[in-house]
Amino acid sequence: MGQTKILLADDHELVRDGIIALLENEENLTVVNEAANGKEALEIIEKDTPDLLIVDIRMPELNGIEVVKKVKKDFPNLKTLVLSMHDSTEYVVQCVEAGADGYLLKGSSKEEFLKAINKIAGGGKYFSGDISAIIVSNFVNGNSEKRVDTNSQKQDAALNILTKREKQILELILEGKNNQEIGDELKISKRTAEAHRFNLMKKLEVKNLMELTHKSRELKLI
Amino acid sequence: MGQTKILLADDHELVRDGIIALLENEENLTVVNEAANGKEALEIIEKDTPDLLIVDIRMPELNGIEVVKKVKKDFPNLKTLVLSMHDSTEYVVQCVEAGADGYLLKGSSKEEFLKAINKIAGGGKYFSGDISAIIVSNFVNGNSEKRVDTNSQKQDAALNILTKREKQILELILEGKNNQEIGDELKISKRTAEAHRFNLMKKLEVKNLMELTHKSRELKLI
DNA sequence: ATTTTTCTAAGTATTTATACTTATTTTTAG
DNA sequence: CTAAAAATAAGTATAAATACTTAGAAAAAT
Repeated sequence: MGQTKILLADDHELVRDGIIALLENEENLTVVNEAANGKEALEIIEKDTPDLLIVDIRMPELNGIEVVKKVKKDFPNLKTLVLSMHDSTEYVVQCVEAGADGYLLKGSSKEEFLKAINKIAGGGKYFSGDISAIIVSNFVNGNSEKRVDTNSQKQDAALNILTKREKQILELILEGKNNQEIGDELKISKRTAEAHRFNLMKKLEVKNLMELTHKSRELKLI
Repeated sequence: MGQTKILLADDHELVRDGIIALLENEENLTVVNEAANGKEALEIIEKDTPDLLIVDIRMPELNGIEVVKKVKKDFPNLKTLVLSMHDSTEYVVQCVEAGADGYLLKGSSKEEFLKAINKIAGGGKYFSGDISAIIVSNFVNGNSEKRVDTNSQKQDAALNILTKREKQILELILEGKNNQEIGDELKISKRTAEAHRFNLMKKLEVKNLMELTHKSRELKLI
């Protein structure tokens, strides 16, 4: 078989450069292009038609899971390997449902990384060690991508962009205000403030205040 | 001049592998060892005596800034380059005060990375683009590591106020951990973590997480 | 050797946040 | 003008944090 054309999508340039250097020695693999966010990745896919997409979950504009979903719908021949560089196991189930062919944690070694790429390029699937356990406990049988539990109606966060109101609420959250105080300040109910908080945290894929502060700085939302 | 012996400290194995691959082509540089956390880094430094430490800020056990501080105290000849792989500019001032010889953001390219390494290995300093602006606005003159603003007295006070355990718990709080997770990590009950949290917040006179982050940065506790 | 501090942790009550779902109204864009 | 997106807000259940108090061990300081 010929060369596997890889598209690398990650917002960390240094990480991308590192991975490219890592793959340079592999003669059957070529990184044909790079993307710094999800939107860019989709644009490149259309014109470069790579064989394999290596994609980080957390990216601005459009996150890795959404990219995988779109890829599997519009380019079913393109294989996808998801890298969870920042988190542990929380997104596994979502990735499998999105149709990812593989999932690697940040803790993976170069060897495992190469093994995963080659397996996926050859039409297989690869999920690193502890990931498999999560998958089998979340899916019935080996037959299809049907989930056991209920959360299938997840909000379509197609565009990971905060609305005006959400940004306003984010600012107040970062000032240390609670939902009641935010509600008072904006003359909305505490419950509305709660809803906005919930939605914006989901959009930014953070699960607590500290992650929210870091993410906000990262995205220069503040 | 001979080869520069590099120690690479980052908790992401894949990132380490990538960086190693990136430096493999450089004949004047060798990565002699790797560390997955701050403690490990310090242990390796003692026995391997590298010339340059490339260190990520966020690491378990001991964070990058603390490692730099200890290095500058105990091994003043060892150069240090801090990589801020996850965050933007928040820790810059702390790094400079800790004595770091360079600071690179996640957005840096391979070229900038190599430039930084070579400059620092040659006895220089390197701070990427926008970082310099932050530094000059925080330090007077080019002469020494003296800070412009006034909060120099506060640091000791607060450091004296918080006990060792409380500082430990503060760090975990600032990593976004909840009481249960802190309890698990330190092998104490969730209720004890709660108690420590309560006490330290009282001592620092803050009433929520955001005030706590601000106060912690102000007092340079982190 | 003994005070004092720190660390541990449970009790209790109250408040706040999380994790959703549903649903109406308002705004905006095609 | 109409469909889609955003803003509003309540329901429900669960989890976590807050605000204390008390109190026994372990460690540190005198």
